[in-house]
Amino acid sequence: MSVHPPRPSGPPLNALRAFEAAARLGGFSRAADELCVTPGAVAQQVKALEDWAGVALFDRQAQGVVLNDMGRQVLPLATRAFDQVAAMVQELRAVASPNRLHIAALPAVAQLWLSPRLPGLRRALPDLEISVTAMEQPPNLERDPFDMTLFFGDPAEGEQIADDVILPVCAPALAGCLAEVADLARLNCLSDSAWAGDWPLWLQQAAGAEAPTLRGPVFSLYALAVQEAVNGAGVLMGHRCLIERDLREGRLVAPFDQPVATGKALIMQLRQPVRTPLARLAAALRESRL
Amino acid sequence: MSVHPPRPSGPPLNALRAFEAAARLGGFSRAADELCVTPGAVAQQVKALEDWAGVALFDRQAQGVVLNDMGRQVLPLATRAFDQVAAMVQELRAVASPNRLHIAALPAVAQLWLSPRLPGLRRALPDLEISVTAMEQPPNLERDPFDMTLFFGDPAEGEQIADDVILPVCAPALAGCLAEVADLARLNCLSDSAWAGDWPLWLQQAAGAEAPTLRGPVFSLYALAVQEAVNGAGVLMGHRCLIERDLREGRLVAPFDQPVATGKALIMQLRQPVRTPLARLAAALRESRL
DNA sequence: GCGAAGACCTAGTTTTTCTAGGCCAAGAAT
DNA sequence: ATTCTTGGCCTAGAAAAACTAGGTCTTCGC
Repeated sequence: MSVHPPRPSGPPLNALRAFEAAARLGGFSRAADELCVTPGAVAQQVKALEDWAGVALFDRQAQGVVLNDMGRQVLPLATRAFDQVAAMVQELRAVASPNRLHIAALPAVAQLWLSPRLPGLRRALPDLEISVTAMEQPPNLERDPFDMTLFFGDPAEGEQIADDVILPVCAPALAGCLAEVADLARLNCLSDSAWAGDWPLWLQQAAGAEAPTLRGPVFSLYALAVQEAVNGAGVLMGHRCLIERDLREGRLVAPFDQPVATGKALIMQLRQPVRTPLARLAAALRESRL
Repeated sequence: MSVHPPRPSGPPLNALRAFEAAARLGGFSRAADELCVTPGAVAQQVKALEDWAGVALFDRQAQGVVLNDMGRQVLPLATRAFDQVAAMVQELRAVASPNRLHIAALPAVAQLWLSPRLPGLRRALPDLEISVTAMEQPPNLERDPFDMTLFFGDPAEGEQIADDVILPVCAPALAGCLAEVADLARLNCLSDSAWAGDWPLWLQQAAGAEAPTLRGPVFSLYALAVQEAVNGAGVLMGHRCLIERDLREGRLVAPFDQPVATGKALIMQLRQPVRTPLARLAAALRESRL
């Protein structure tokens, strides 16, 4: 009598994934966003799971859903489970094409720091196939298909590539108009929407309380702001590691010699385990100079 | 620019599951068995995964498939991942219906040890809904939907409920024919196909080298063999903890007073974490007497 | 009171998954 | 040596699952 009784099979995996995403992100719409489906699809999957379990996992409220007790108890395990699944997928990716490396970087870093180094990199590592994706938020290396991240953050979070120092810069033609900090009030002060705090921080550190009120265009892309500064459109709060070349080659100058450290740094993180191709890329980037 | 680039989505989860099962069990057919689908379905899922990764994970050979290097590298992560997924599902089950408990037991244990105790158990724990499934092999509590297992095994594997002691037993009417061990050769010696080693072990321990050759019917269900012994069909190698009541109530007697320990024991394992309902069931079983 | 968010429902469509049945290769058995 | 058995592959069609679309409802914030 070795009749293996047909095991009562578990719930559909996709329903579990939908639940996990919805619970972690706190809403069906956000989950739908992450999973690239419509919110209705997520609602259905979650409902299917709740039907399977015979119990509700979310409290439905008018302005969204919130996890109930049951849901709160399973969420940690669910997240661990899908972390593991994602780790397996990444491992599979890495094993299947070990020479294909994917870097995630802040748009500004991708365009201003990484992009100039890429040609040399590809020359030094011709056998590696390097892709770059720009994004605002650092991805989770355990989950997302990236091998390396380059973002600004706390120096403790990873390997520090450069410290983050800011200082006003502008086209050489404009430098003459800037004798002292107060002159800034008479010029356009370019800024990046993601780094809105840069000007106030610098003014506070460099000029003390006597900070002039500033005005000027706001860009959503730092590289664009840099280009505008080169074009003479105004004074930009420059992040030194991103405009090294423009400074060295004279397209930009720093009218005030008062750099201010932001306390952050350009951080590199590597996907674990680090295999040879990734280690080579990381080494090449560490040593890269412009 | 907060355009989250549509993440390159991973492979279908079901394909990963098919791969994991096939790799762990070493064959598409066995995986199909476990997943309750046809082997063709598993083959397709695995192929889909290999296509996604762009690389083969199995070597196809005429007498089956074997993992190749790539597959071997991802299998550990895959197994961990699906262990976690299963753990989450079990947690969900347990949280959703905490009073529904499912015991997995060896068929002999289910029928001869557990079954007589169940009425008392249900009386003592009326709020618990106790199910029992008989199976030959202990299930993996991390993966399969059981809360408790009752199997014979090494005492170190779990909590020992009873030690496993064997001794020949028969109907009282037959006992007169058995004055010494050698008399066994003249009677039917009932045995269970899953415990073929019992007679040889006992003979060796109890009778030394002078073990007579035995003959008799073989049963695939131990409870059936016990019933036949009660009916006077022959001498059965009895596991004491399974036939306590028959001995006490005189339906069976032990003609030789030479019990032999098999070195195994009746072992109880509990699914972690142990919640109140399961703890109550375990306590009730520990204290249960016939 | 009105618009925006967020979720639900249902019907219908699209995609995925599964089965069935035939085929093939290589060991094992006769 | 021939036949049988095992285990996998393939394809077409069927079945099941998942998704979308569009309409509705409720509550919050203005």
